[in-house]
Order: sequence, then structure tokens, then C-alpha cells
Amino acid sequence: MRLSTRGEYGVKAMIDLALHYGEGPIALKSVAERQFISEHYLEQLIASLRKAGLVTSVRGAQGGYELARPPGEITVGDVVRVLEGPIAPVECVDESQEFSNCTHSESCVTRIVWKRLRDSITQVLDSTTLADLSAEARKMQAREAPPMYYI
Amino acid sequence: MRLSTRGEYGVKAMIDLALHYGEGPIALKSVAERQFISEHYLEQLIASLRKAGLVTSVRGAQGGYELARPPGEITVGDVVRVLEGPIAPVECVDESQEFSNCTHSESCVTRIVWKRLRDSITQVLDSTTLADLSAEARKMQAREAPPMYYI
DNA sequence: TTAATCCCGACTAATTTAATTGGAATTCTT
DNA sequence: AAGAATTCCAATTAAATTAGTCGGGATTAA
Repeated sequence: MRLSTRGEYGVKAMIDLALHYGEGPIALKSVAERQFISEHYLEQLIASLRKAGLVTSVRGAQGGYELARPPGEITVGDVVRVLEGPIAPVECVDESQEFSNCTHSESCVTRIVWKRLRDSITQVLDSTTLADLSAEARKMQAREAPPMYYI
Repeated sequence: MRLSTRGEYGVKAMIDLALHYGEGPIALKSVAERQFISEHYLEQLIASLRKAGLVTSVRGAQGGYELARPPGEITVGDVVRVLEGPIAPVECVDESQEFSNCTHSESCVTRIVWKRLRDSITQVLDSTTLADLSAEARKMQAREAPPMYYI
């Protein structure tokens, strides 16, 4: 029940982009540095996110990446699905499969829990947007660096 | 976000044992056959479940395994934790770790979703007992083989 | 005594993960 | 026009994990 680093890093990077949304293209190098992720590895991940239409890119010097939509319109579920594949604790409750592909009737019993689990996972991931999380990030930053009161 | 076959098979096997609870020890071979699982592989899984105190074993001919407690007192979460390890979508929200081990403050933002996700996963897994699932299994069986009405 | 069963440890092939490497193409700045 | 900064792309790789297999020892009911 673990995400791989693809999902983990991908969400971090997307929040980073959300925090800079509206500032024009952000270089991947700077994202990688702030989030302590290998730049080359992050390149692979963002390539998937670009192909999936979640980010846009600008090539050349001063280029970089931007969210393709406002942070409020991209959910963690969107990002995780691109980087980790369809959300399904076991194959037979894969959300992208229409038909039940249980080969054995016994499986159908366990299928009940796995479906409930899948739905509860998607509920959380699909109801959390990048805007929600960057708002939290800003709150935290405020707490970390409190206002200074001069005499 | 996938369970390995350890968790998947383990839950199947435990439901099988739940369906035979009270009948004395059940040979692993029969469980493996009913659930279409390699017996040798299942042996490894049940060894973990035995060491964790979820099943008891009886050696020798006519031996086998039984649930250590009534099906209503064993949850899917119990089984999954033994076979898959602590429930945590990412390491930094590992339920078995007391302290926050986020090395980077940035992580703390994503941590919010992962915690919510973890809690929603545990909520589902810990609220479903083997008794719940074997009740469902019996319902299904009844539907599969409906009563015959003679003229 | 024999067959059925649990118990144990070592081995393995395939797959996945988490990168690394090296370079080509594009574009801004000077 | 040159150079630097960047995205884009494909191939390679080492380590870990997964999903078993294999072979045999110990225990016990019949």
C-alpha cells in the first residue's frame, strides 16, 4: 500500500508549481532543488504530466513548466493517476476496467473490501486540489517566519 | 497504490478459514485449491499470520490451520498489516512511527494528503471483519445456487 | 508404519524502481 | 552570431522486490 517515488515526487513538484502559478514558466532545476529531487528523474515524471495535459512547457532559456490549469482545477488524484496508473488496490477493481474481470467467484467476496477501499482512496485524492495544498503551504510558511514587531 | 499478492491472497485465505471456522483445523492444501493459490507460496504467507497470532496450527495428519479468534474479531486491516507491513501511502506517515520523520519542511505539505489518505484506508480496513466478508460470501453462494422449487 | 500435514531455509527468474548518462533541439540574452 | 539555459528524448543500469519454486525435516492421526 505504498506510493512509489513517482507519485510522491510528482505531487511535490506540482505543489511547487502551484505555489508559483502565474509567475510564468518555472525551470525544472529550481523545482528539483527546492524539493530535493534528482532533476533528471523529475524530468521523466514531468514528461508524463505534460503528455497528460497537466502542465505546459516553454523551451529554451528562461523556459520551464507551468500548470496547464489553475491549481484549484487540478487534484492530487489527477497527478497520482498519471504517475502511478489507475487507482486500484487489486487488479480486479481497476477503475479503468468497465467489466468485472474476476476469474474466480471466490474473489468476488474480497472484491467487496477492495472496492470500498478504492472508493475511499479516490474520494480523498479527488477532493484535494493543488490549491488546497498550496494554501496549507503558505499557512505553514507564515508560521515558520512570523511577522517581526519593531519597537 | 497496489497491494501485492501477499495481501490479496492472505485475505482470501483468511476468509476461507473464516467460512470454516469451528470445524477444526483446515488443511492448507484445501484452502490453496479453493482459492487457486500455489500451496507452497501460501505456506509462506500463513507462516507470517501464525507468527503474528492470527491463526493457530495443528501439525501432522488431519492437521491444518484455524483462526486464532472468532471471525468477528479479526479485521482485514490486521491481515494486511501482517502481510504488507504498516499502512502508509508514503514513508513519512507510517502509522508505526511515533515521531514525524519529515526531513524537508516542504514534505510537510504533501504530508497532509498522505495522512488523510492513510486514515481513510485504515478506516475501511479496520472496520471490515472476516465475519462481515464471510457473511457476504454466504449470501453470494445462496444467490448462485438458488433454492429449487419442486412441483 | 505410513500418509498427511506443518515447518523451514535456500534459491531463482522476472519485473519494477529509481535513477544515471549522454546528447539533441530550442530559445533567450548579449 | 555566440553562448547559455533550458526542454526533450532514448538508452542503460544497479538494486530491490515480487512471486514464486525446490527440497527436505518434523510431527501426528489412522
